[in-house]
Amino acid sequence: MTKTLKHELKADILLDKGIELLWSKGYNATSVNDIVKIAGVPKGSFYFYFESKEDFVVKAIEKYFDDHFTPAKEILLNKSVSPKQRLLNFHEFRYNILKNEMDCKMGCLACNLGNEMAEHSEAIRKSILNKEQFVLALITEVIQEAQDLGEINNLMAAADIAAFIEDAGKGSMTTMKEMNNAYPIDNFMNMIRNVLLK
Amino acid sequence: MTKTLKHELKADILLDKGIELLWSKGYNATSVNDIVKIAGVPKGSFYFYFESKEDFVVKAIEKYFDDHFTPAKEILLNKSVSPKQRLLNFHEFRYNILKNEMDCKMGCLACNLGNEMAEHSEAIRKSILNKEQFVLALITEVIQEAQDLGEINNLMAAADIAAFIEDAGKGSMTTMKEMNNAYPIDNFMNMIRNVLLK
DNA sequence: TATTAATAATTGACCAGTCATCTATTTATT
DNA sequence: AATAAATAGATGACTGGTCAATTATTAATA
Repeated sequence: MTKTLKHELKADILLDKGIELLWSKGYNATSVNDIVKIAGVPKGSFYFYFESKEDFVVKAIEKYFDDHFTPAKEILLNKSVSPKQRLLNFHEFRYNILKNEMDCKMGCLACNLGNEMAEHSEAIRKSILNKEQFVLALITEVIQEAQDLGEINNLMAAADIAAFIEDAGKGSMTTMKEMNNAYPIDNFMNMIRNVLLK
Repeated sequence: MTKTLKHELKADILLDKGIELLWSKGYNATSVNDIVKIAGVPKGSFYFYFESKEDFVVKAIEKYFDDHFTPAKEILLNKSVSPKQRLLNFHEFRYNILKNEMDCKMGCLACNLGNEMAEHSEAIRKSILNKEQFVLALITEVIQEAQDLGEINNLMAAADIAAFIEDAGKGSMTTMKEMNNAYPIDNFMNMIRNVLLK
């Protein structure tokens, strides 16, 4: 194993383990000590791999999107399915993960960190915004496609519908955490199915 | 000034100043030291007035709702206006505060703390949930009223519409903080005006 | 009513532990 | 031998929380 490979491997382990902690506990409740301990990496190494805790979190956000959005993206862009059905499958897929894999407790790493840190770290705010707007652009395109086909109505601009759906999903994740219960995302799915994507 | 009055006054100052800090910085980034310093109250007194930091935050959440929801509630329950118009005025009022008084940066204290702490403090989670469900019940009633009058459609249960609107509002606050920009709440207002409360 | 005893309120100094970060050193690679 | 990579351990500042000592208030007594 070459030096650089080993290097990137350790940085990746730190990121993977750090993402878990950040996701559940947020920025301020996750310490560098926690991260290196759970990753089995010497404490002193952390600042060899990353400039600072903030820098680490920016890279964690990027890895989070790359790892977690990719499978959902495949569903969204699967051209063998109609645009409207793709949108529904896409949301079904994402929100099933929240419900079943995560027991309604953790929400989305980016939303959590955005809520906690947007006002206090420009680097973190911008990295989240950047990734989210990339996602939003993809969804907007599919909504536009569905509108062009007459599958969903034309009353609102595709970009506004997409932004609203994403925001409503975010909020339902917050309430889901507060309730410890899937009602908010079930209600969300019903609303987009029966009202927004009509 | 009697002893008990002075007592409650100091506790109130701690709560008011603490709410400001918690609102902006969240639970873990707000220290007891920060709170007593800004309130001009001796450190030792904090634990005379409150059992713990967690207990303080629960009481801060209660005071936050009592102080901030009350004026909006008056608008919501003002029987001289039709139910649908009351709903629109109510949301207009709340989201103007976010935009104009708070520069799109702070969101809602309860949402912020819910996102950060729901998984880690049952006391905080329950106090937020309790207050939010009280608010939700009031909104639900007004939506029901509007449905009965035929002012808005009957396709969804009033409780589901109310929950969805509140969740969408929450999410738009998160994105507002991330974007540093009012677009998400403007888009939210348009959506409830043109789609949900039709 | 004046004095004392008992109780309650209030306080800053202090605790053990943790924080993010840095530096001096060791280990591995050319 | 020279250079770069990796790490152990230490740093000062800060954490939530405690507590013995002080002060203010009330109750009891003469």
